[in-house]
Amino acid sequence: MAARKSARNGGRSKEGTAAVAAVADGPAAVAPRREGGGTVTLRQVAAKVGLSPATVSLVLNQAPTAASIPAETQARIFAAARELDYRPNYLARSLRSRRTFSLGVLVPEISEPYAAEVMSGIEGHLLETSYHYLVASHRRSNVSLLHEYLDLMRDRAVEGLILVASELHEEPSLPAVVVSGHVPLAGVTNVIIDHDRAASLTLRHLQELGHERVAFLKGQPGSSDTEDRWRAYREAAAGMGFTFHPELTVQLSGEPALATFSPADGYEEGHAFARVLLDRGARFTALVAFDDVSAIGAIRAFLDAGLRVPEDVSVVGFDDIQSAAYHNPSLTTVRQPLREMGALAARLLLERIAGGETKPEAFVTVEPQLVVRGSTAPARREARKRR
Amino acid sequence: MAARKSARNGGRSKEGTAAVAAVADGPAAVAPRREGGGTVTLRQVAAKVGLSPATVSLVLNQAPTAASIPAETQARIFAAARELDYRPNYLARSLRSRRTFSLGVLVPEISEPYAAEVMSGIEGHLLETSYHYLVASHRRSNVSLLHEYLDLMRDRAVEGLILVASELHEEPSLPAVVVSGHVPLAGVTNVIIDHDRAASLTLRHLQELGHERVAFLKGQPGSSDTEDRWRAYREAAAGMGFTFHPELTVQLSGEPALATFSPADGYEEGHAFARVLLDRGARFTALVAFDDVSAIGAIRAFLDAGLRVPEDVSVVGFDDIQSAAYHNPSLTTVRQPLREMGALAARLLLERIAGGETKPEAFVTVEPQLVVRGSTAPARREARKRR
DNA sequence: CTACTTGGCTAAATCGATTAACTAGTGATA
DNA sequence: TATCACTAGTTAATCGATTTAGCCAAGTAG
Repeated sequence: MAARKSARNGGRSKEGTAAVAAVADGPAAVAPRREGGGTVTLRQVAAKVGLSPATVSLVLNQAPTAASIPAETQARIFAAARELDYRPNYLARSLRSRRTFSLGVLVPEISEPYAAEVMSGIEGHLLETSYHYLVASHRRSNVSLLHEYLDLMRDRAVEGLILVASELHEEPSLPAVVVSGHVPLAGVTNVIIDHDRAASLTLRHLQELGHERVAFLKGQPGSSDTEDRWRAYREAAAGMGFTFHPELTVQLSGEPALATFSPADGYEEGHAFARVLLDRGARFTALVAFDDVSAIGAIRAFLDAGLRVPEDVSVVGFDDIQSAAYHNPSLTTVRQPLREMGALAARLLLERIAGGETKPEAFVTVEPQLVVRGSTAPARREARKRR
Repeated sequence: MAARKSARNGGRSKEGTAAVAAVADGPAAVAPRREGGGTVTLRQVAAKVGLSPATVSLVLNQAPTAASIPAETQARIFAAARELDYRPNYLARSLRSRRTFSLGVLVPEISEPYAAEVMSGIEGHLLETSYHYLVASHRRSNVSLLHEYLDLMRDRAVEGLILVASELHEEPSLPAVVVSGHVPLAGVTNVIIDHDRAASLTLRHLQELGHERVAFLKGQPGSSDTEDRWRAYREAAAGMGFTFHPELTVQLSGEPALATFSPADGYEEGHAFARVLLDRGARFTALVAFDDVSAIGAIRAFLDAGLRVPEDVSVVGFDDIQSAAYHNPSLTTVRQPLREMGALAARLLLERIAGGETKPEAFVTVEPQLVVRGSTAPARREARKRR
């Protein structure tokens, strides 16, 4: 019951659904399952109490005007609404009041662990509000498809947008928050982690383990984190005396393998690009992958090639997805608090929607954390590559 | 462009959005970004062409009545709509026509790979229709929360429901499809895999490898597949001469560990319950887990206990989630075509919504497939447990 | 005694579409 | 010539709420 209450009006009780939520509450026994055909309308509730629909609406919504209505009448109204199991028509209500209590969430692909965890965070926050959300995956196709979806969401009258790991290049027509976005746009808040800190944590760890030749897997061009993370690693590497060998870097889906457009790509890509590295005959003792998924794919490639992880090659991921700790070897990775970032994005967006004209922060930064597990170990003196 | 077209009217072009979609098409250059304040309404389009809103609506929707309107007039209307970048108000339209083109999807937890893949399949199918969907995770809390969400979805005027791995015990007020559901209810279609076949494939594989003492991890009580899968394994085991030792079976979240209510539970639970097995001192050479996630958690427990997988213990999962192939050892598992099941569920549901009164199948079955990978191997003669 | 407030409520416009029923004109048919 | 069918639309009701403006009665200040 407690959960039910908070799910309906938590935090925004001023917003008008409060009273109606209260009506809908109560033991199911009292509220008869709507049986014969039609749904119950406001008009019917009004008829039952012998008042006008206007009055009933004002009371159920606890409108300021309703203050002058005696408590006894209000009670009668609430009682009638409950008895009939009145549930306001969402469409009619939204049409008139221009509030839909829904958000649009755009992700690259809903089945990727990264997106799924962020969405879980978003959901966790929305649970305490009366908001719902629509989802769409743009599948990293092209920019116009993303805009297409933005339009579709707007058509559905969402009040705000959360983009996950998706680059926005044009100011959207609605309040928006971008998780892992890096483009400053008016009206857009970006929730990002401190990539410089992430890079220095990672590289210091590898340096302490004695690694000198470190390979890098750069992210997909479509991913909004790709460039900033890349810049951060390059700068940190330079600052710490690592040489950034071109032959030791590979970009995910540069041009090839773009044909394989299955959503399962992440692991496969990591695998394929680790193979590229191996085929080049590049010498390295550690790999810094773009994310956990590609790290896991790369590890498979190394193992298949007869290399041991971490004895022959250390691997560092990024994200700390749920399975990272359970992989074997367990993955050393930079933890992004994905769930928290999702919740934060949702909170910021709702604040903006509620708050009106306050100019939003362009960037909100959260801290990364290096989680050292089993995929990193001291560098071998001489990185001998078998096969 | 092609994607856009199909995303709008694919397959259901009779449904009324077709013409409007066509209007919304066309180069962005032609359609000026809606600048000053208000949105464009039907009335404004009508004013521009000097006709009544009714006519414009009829034409844009390609209503049968519009057949009598000359092509030239229709062209003028379309042109005006495009020029103004007219986009019909979703709420008004839905309120009147009682069609919302949205579905509700209920999952246990959106971040679980199982749910995420099914949703990806649902999405893939909906992409070719004009439907969108709302999601909610009931987090396996209690039955009433699930009903609460069903009501919430109905309030939002979804036209149908897809429940994923969630048990429905009461006939819902809307058309519904349950993925992995096992309760036959009027108006509900269940999409399931053939668990008997899954069980016999699994056990035959283990038998061929010489395993005799096989442990089983039963699923969570909240999961809709739990009982049927369990029954199938028991029956298959009996039929094949396996003895089903009570001490070799553990149920996920029986009573303990229910306190740990984090969504990350899956792996942890598998881990915890493999520990239970080990602590019992039970002798076994193979473990059949409820799903891949618990299998992976269990493998971690075995490795931590100094057992080797598959040399000392073979492990079989269920589902074949994306990461299963990339785990180390790669996971032998029963593949459920999750994406296809999601797409199938979406298709069946839309057919029912479109088809009206055709009584739906109670069950639609898809075939499992045993995917043999690295986590199973011949049984050791004497399963010696270290530690 | 008038004017003004306050309490308790209602009428009616409105949100932006859809759609059944109807009109008015024209040509063909019986 | 009356009837019918067709063309090319229009009118107006409706979906189910929200919300502004205002009505009437009772009380109160001046």
